[in-house]
Amino acid sequence: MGRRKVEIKRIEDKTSRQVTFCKRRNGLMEKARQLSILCESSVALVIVSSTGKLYSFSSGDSMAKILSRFEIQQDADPTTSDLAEKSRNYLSHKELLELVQCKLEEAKSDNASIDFLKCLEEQLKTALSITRDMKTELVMEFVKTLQEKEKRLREENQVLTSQLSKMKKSLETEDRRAMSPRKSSGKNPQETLLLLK
Amino acid sequence: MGRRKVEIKRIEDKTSRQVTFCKRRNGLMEKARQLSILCESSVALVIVSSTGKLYSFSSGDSMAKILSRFEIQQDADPTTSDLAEKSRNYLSHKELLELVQCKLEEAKSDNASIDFLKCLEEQLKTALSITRDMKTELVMEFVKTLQEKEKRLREENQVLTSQLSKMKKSLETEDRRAMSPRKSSGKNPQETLLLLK
DNA sequence: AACTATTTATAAGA
DNA sequence: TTCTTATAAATAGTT
Repeated sequence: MGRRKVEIKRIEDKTSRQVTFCKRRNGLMEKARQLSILCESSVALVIVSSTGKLYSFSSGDSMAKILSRFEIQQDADPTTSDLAEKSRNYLSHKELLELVQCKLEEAKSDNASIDFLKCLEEQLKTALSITRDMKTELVMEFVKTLQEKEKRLREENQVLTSQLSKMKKSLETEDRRAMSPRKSSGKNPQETLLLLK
Repeated sequence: MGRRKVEIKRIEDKTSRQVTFCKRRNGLMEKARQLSILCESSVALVIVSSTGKLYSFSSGDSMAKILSRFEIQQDADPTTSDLAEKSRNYLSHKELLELVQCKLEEAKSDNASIDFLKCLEEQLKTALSITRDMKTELVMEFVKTLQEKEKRLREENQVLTSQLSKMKKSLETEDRRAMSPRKSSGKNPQETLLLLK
């Protein structure tokens, strides 16, 4: 729809491409808006020019808000590997989910981004719950078991040690009294205990 | 562009709205495709009808592929709380990230969905790395420590037990030989060991 | 789902 | 750039 028919292939002339981009981008945005209103449907549209500039339309405007929030996030230095700093610069899982949830509540009419984000949210939630359920909780259970084991072993050890020291004491007393020779393991109890410190 | 000019407001007649939706949706998709080709830009478009049906276009087609995968995911019964089943029906964190990464590699020219997904990916990665770093790895370290402790305690215990049994044996031998009275803890070693089983 | 009268979008030119 | 205008394309209402 212009002075002549154009083939749908990359426009080689840079200026012409730029002009066409501007015109068609506006046209596309307007069409998206019209569709969402006329047919009460939800439309989310993201366009990035070849120069990297980002344009978006969404029938609510939660998409734009989320995108703008993400852009702010991206400004944070991505090269840092410091955990504390990362925690400050990025949303936590919980915050991310809450943000999405909040946008969902905020713009019930914006079904396109909702549907899209809902998928992501569900994925996140499920992935998280699975990770939590299968990893953290299992590991935590394992830790609990290990801690109980440790406690039992410590108690057992304490009893054994006290038993040994009492025996040793009683033997020494007897030794001094009777001076009788006795069988030995080659290591006396004192040595054994020192090795285990 | 029709028999008469239409006002941009919700079409009240359901049939007419349905027909217009279909026509304009196709038009919008085609326009999006053309823009992405003519101006080598990236376009991602998601449309959801009022009946909830989802349509999408993306200039690579990573978006569509991801969405279609999400749709398959959504078919899974969301009410199930069975972990094993969830694991089968949903992508793991790792798979989710790998899918996004893969799509990013696959369609370098598709900047719209890339930019959008990159934000999400970064959020996910960071959230994950924080969770992993702060929770799993710390817990894993803790488990390692506990396991080492357990090993040491077991070894110590074994040595103590063997030491005790040898002592007891030697004492009994002596008892039979000398018949001399000795101090006692009130519980003999045999009893103590049984209590700890 | 096809047709077609019209409107709308836009390519090229000013 | 922005405006103009000829023409292509989209689509509203009809069949």
